[in-house]
Amino acid sequence: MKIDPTKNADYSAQIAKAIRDAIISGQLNVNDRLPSEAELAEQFEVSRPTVREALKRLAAQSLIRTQRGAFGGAFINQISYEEAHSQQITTSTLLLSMNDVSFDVACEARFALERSCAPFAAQRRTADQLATMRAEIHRQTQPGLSDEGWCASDVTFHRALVESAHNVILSYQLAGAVEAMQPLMNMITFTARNREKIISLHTDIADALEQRKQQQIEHALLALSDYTKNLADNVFAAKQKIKADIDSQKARS
Amino acid sequence: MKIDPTKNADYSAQIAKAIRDAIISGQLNVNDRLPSEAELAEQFEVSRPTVREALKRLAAQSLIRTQRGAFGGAFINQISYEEAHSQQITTSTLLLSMNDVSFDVACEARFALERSCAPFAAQRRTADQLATMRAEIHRQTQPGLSDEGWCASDVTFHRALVESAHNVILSYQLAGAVEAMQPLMNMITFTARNREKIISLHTDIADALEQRKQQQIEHALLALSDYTKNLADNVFAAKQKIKADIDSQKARS
DNA sequence: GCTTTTCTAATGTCAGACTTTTAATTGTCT
DNA sequence: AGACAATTAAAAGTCTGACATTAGAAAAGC
Repeated sequence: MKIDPTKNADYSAQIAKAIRDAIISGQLNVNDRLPSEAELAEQFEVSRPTVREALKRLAAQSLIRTQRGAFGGAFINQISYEEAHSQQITTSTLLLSMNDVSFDVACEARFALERSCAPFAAQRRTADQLATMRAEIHRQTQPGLSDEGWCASDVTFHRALVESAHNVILSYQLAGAVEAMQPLMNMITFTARNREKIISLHTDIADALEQRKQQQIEHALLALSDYTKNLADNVFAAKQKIKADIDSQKARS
Repeated sequence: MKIDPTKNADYSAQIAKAIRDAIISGQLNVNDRLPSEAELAEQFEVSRPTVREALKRLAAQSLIRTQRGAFGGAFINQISYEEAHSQQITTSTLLLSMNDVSFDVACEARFALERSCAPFAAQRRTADQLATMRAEIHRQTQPGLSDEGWCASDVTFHRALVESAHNVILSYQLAGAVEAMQPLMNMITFTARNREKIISLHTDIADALEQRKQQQIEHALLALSDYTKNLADNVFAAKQKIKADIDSQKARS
């Protein structure tokens, strides 16, 4: 494990890269222990704080975990679905919020990805997952449900659909895509009328899943995508109008 | 921006979390400058090395970038598709390699996700993207092509297909899924016979795309998925057999 | 044999100094 | 006045050396 002296990056970045490469290439295996910070400092010919900065970089990516005390140290971490998932969400959410992606594009991508689980969901769905979806639909019909409650229920509903494909990789990817979209979705306020329509589409999905009709699942998801896009367009248009009204009012006074 | 004293994590982790939350919640905007390390140390009542460890954690996630010199400091980084993409690949690749995901499951997920771009690709593909795909197919027919060259060409081909959907979010997600699978795909050695079959399926895809036939694109991708799975099963079975032969030979001697 | 104490090797944290980089400012010359 | 060069200051990057805290291992005591 050697650092690349040609690059002019920080030592800590170079060291982190060297260790990261060693992990990815399989030279270091899960639960292997790295040398102590003092030993690493000696090996790389830098001071301990510099090594520590490198290790913190790796810890931020869940590549290592550290344990204090005698016989402690830094260990190669077996990254879990949960960790990978939460990292993916952080990254995707920021990507969306920082690059003013249009709602239409994001919405299209989200439902397109979700549709990819339809064939497997139709084949493999269990009664359990169907029950979860029905329960969420029922929750969504409650009149007192808050906006946050509505959104949370929506996520749970779609997660159950994704899970019913029984493919962990697909679940990981799709759950990330669905949840990363959530902050954008939260910008839409759902009126009672909107909710009614969405509930009806959710029911279509659940019915199709129950009867194991792949095409109908895809069709309902497409309809949901279109409806959501439309809803967003109206919300944004209304916001624009309010803004324009305020501006013209200012101009008059 | 305050740290949460209830948690018993490291100061550097707490401080990183506090700043990360401030970024995600929008309290800090792109290109905003954080206070200098010395000022942060004062604010959080810790030493400068501790602050630096926190900042390195954020830098590892591309949340901040740092600049040396007067008027330098740590700035909120506008995360680019490229950065987000490379992070996603690192995470997904490790997730796959560390959790012994079966090839079948990964392969199924990969092609299912790719199929989700089919309707948009059929509508929006440009002559340029089609030409790229044809060119890669041609490269794949060259007899002298190395295994690495073959895999690289395969990635380029599928990337062009994904790009032809003209949806940046979909591109980002799908390119990640395709590339994360690559290390697993590289475990399969492709014989001339295998390549011939795959080239024929690639041609099917290109033809379908040219004629803007969504269904046929999806069908060809499904066939490619099945064929790849089959191929992998045979490769693994052969490896098992070789292993068994060696074992029995050992037992005899 | 079991529990308690002590030991020790690690990470976590700190203080202070020095080095290097970089952009703004000031000064000088044409 | 404008272009170029020297100065300056602020900030990250690095190092040294120390101390605090933790937790497993080994030794001591019952």
